[in-house]
Amino acid sequence: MSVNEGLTIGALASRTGLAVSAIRYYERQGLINPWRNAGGQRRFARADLRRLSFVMIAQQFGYTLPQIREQLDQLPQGRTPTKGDWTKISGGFRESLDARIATLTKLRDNLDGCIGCGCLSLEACALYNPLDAAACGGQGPRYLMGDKPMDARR
Amino acid sequence: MSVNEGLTIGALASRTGLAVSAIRYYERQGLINPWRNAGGQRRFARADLRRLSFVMIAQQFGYTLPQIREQLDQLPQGRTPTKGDWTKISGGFRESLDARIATLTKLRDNLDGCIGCGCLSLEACALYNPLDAAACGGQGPRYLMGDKPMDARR
DNA sequence: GTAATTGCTAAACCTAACTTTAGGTCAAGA
DNA sequence: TCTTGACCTAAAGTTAGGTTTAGCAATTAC
Repeated sequence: MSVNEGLTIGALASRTGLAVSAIRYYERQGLINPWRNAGGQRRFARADLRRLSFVMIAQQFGYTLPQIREQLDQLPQGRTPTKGDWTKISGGFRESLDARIATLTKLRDNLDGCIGCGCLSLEACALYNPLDAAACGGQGPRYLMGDKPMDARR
Repeated sequence: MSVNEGLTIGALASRTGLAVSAIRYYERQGLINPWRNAGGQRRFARADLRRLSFVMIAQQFGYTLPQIREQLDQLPQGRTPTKGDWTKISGGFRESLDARIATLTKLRDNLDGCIGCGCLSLEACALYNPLDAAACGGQGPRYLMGDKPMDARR
């Protein structure tokens, strides 16, 4: 197997840990673009290992396959992406990480208050809209969820 | 409509923002247990508002419905849960939040290194196993992903 | 009392992200 | 050469978390 014939789908699968069927699926979704050998079998560039790695990481970050495809489409066409190319599109990861960390931190700090307070059922509560990250426990209707004074139980 | 007849499914839906069909689905999944009136219609306790709120929040935290059910099953049976009961099971949220924040912070701090380094394709990399949060860029195979020296391209 | 609204069930449908199956082809080693 | 394992396609199946549809019953408003 000469060095320049490309990787088989099985080789790619065992190196990435992905299932062969998943790689074929990713091709159908336009995430990866192998060529075919004379017999019609897929052959992959070594750079596709990094491409698939990116897909796996992005999925863990909560991106959908179409969103990941958009990111990958920003890589240079025709030449193998350099580390610089990859670092550039990883910038989006950093930003979403920063945002998610900030959101989760706010949620944690508000959690005990929110879980017990009347606003738990409101769409304005931070726990419902983590991306808005509004503060919990302010004004607004707080007499829902069984705490209404007219409900004399308990 | 007397105060002690319970809420209709429509009332519950409009107060929680959930679809009626979703509430019925949650009942089938055992997340909520309404009784039936004489005509066979569902009637819900006021405490179910909080129960559904908990479900919605837990979903945003990434819990599956069976996992949420497990949590809810820890609430006292037969009596309306108090704020203390709710606070107790919200402790699990706090812990997962703490863990997730720590993980994401580590990922962020390692991101630039990981995205470019050879370990990007390895299962040992922190980016693949956020729950393990192993550090990236240490020893281990780092010649995958097209960076193998024998591959003279670029 | 009657019409409009709300509720009921069962079953089918939906999306994302894959996997499995069926039936056949290609490639590599002895 | 021959055999075995890897590969091919198309189509159907899978899981989670619901929604939609159809046909009918109960409740509420006037």
